[in-house]
Amino acid sequence: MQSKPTTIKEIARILNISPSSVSRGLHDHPSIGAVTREKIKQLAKSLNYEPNNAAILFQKGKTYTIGVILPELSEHFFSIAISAIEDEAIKKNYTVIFAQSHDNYEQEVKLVEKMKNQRVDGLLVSISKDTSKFDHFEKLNSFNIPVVFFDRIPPFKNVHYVACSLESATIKAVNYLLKKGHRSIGMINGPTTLYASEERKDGYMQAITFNRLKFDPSLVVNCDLTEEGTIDAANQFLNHKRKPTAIVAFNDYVALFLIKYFKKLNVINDFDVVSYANLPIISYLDNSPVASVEQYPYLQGQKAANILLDLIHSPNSENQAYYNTIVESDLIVNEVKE
Amino acid sequence: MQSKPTTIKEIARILNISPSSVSRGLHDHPSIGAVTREKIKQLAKSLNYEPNNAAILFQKGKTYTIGVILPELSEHFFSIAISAIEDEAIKKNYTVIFAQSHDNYEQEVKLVEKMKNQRVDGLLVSISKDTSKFDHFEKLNSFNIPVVFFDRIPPFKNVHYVACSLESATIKAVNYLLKKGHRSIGMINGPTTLYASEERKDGYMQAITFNRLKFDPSLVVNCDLTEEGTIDAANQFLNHKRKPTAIVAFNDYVALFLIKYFKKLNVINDFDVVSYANLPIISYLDNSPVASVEQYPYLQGQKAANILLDLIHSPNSENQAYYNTIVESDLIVNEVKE
DNA sequence: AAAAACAACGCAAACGTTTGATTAATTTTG
DNA sequence: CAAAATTAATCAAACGTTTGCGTTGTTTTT
Repeated sequence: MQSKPTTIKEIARILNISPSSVSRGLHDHPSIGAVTREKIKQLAKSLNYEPNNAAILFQKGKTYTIGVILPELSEHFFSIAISAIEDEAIKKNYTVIFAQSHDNYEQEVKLVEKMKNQRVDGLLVSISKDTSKFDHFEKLNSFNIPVVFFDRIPPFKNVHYVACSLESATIKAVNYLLKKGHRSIGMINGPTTLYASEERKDGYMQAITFNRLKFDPSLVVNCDLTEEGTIDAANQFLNHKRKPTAIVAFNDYVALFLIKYFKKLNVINDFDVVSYANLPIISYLDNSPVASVEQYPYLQGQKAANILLDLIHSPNSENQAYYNTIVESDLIVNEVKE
Repeated sequence: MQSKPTTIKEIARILNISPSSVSRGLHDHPSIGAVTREKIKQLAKSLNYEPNNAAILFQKGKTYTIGVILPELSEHFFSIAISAIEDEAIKKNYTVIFAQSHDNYEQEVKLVEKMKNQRVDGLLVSISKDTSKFDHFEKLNSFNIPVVFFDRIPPFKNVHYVACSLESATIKAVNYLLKKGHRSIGMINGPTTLYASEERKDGYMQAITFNRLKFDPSLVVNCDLTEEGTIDAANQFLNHKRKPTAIVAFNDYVALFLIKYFKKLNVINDFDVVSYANLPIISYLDNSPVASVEQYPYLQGQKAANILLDLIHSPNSENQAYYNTIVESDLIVNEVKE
């Protein structure tokens, strides 16, 4: 049995009043008498009336939808972040639609376009690895669609963003290793194209020089973040004239490859590894990193979502002020397991 | 500068033709002359015309949107599955909206309602842990919104679903352990309310009896899947008169708790653990499960999405036939690490 | 040369809801 | 008691697009 959803019109017809009165009645508009209002509400309830969202959205030109574009939903960090975003959105009665760029610039451009066509009220974006142009986002300005970047953000300030300061996190990490007595610390960094690589390197250098040590560029090696790349980097350290005793890995995946390789070579005990958290259970490893930089994906998602909702609700004045929110990351030292 | 998006009307006005012609021109309708068509397309392009989706959706009563309701997006299994769903949806030009039940029945009911109001063209659902009534889904029938369940499915056949046969997977797992020489095998099962628990138990029993062994009910203990519950279960095994030498854990989380506990007690080497895969890197653990039941979340998501899209496109005839798709799960034996 | 077919386009309604302007009925005020 | 104010409801337009049907004017068929 094919039931057509009840409409305002139908309620109006049955009650012999106009659709506008029904609409106003349902919205507690003052110009509708109490008796009529109640009759309307009762009938609406008994007929299981549900507003036709598509019609409302169309009428209002608002969709109560926020779009999320991120590189890979299956990455733990992003799955947590978007989970937070959805939690926040639903509180304010917004719906979340999302799409994955799969770290592809062209795909990202297409998705931004698609989101715009879908008339999202705002956009949350974590940019793809090979995004270096940002016109596709700037276009959204003229359509008054606010954008908030999170985690993977563009390298300039005149946008809204939420991110961790990887620089300060790296300082903490290196300081920790220095305090543990390490004097030669290696870093497996990402590709130079990544802003995140720059931040890590800066943090590394600052911590080293602040502690009046000499910065040795050959101890910071760039890596494509694959298992092979990691092994190459590891070999450079193993053959280094000042063989490091501790290593800062770009992320948990790199750390995993590294630990695996070191275990194979049976040199795992010669190194303390510090990493940036991606994998929820890495601390369960037997030779897990001694410390981990926690980037609080849930918090980042939450803040980004709230900022976006703020922007959506704020009068579309010239927002000269950009939200540049930094979520402090913490160095989580792995307790020794009993 | 606030640009209002270009509309068909505007194009029509400029070209001095009717909106309907513009619409038809843009859609390559045969009754529009080639010259006019090209003029329309050119102007549309130069004005950056983008169809107003909200209007189209409203007009057509279709949203080209599929809804996904799942318990926890941050769970690895689901993040992979929804990632697959999005990948399939975007191929067919559908958009995905999603929401999390957080394993709460009431929330799930609300979300189904919300999705219906959003007029999704179809729904993909993995049901919450404490869902035992299914009226909220049946209601969708009368609105002609097809539903495909995946992974966590209702315990009856007259719905569309995609799932793994945990029963056959469990048989494989227990057989593997039996072949390895184990004669007393414990199982940490989930709550009895879960269909998945029943399946595991059935598989366990079948494998045991097929191998002409006696089924000992006290070797299958139910557990609330928390760390404490797991420890309780472990203790039951440790004190068992026929102390098992192998254990089938309900999932990787349980396996993790179990291994942690066994390591603490220094009895880890007395047990072979088999688990059901949730955690991507569990095999990197030093005392990782000897084998893992892989449930292919990507494949499940993919199949579920395609079935749903099929149903959406199929004439809304009486679909007497229900898709009951079983994705064969495999027992992945962890290679010995060099 | 009339009838039929066709090509190219316009007209207008429809989808469901909201909202500013308007009207009619009732009540309050000086 | 007439004028003003209040209350309760209606009217009609609007949002952008699609689509069945009707209307031209031109070409083809008999």
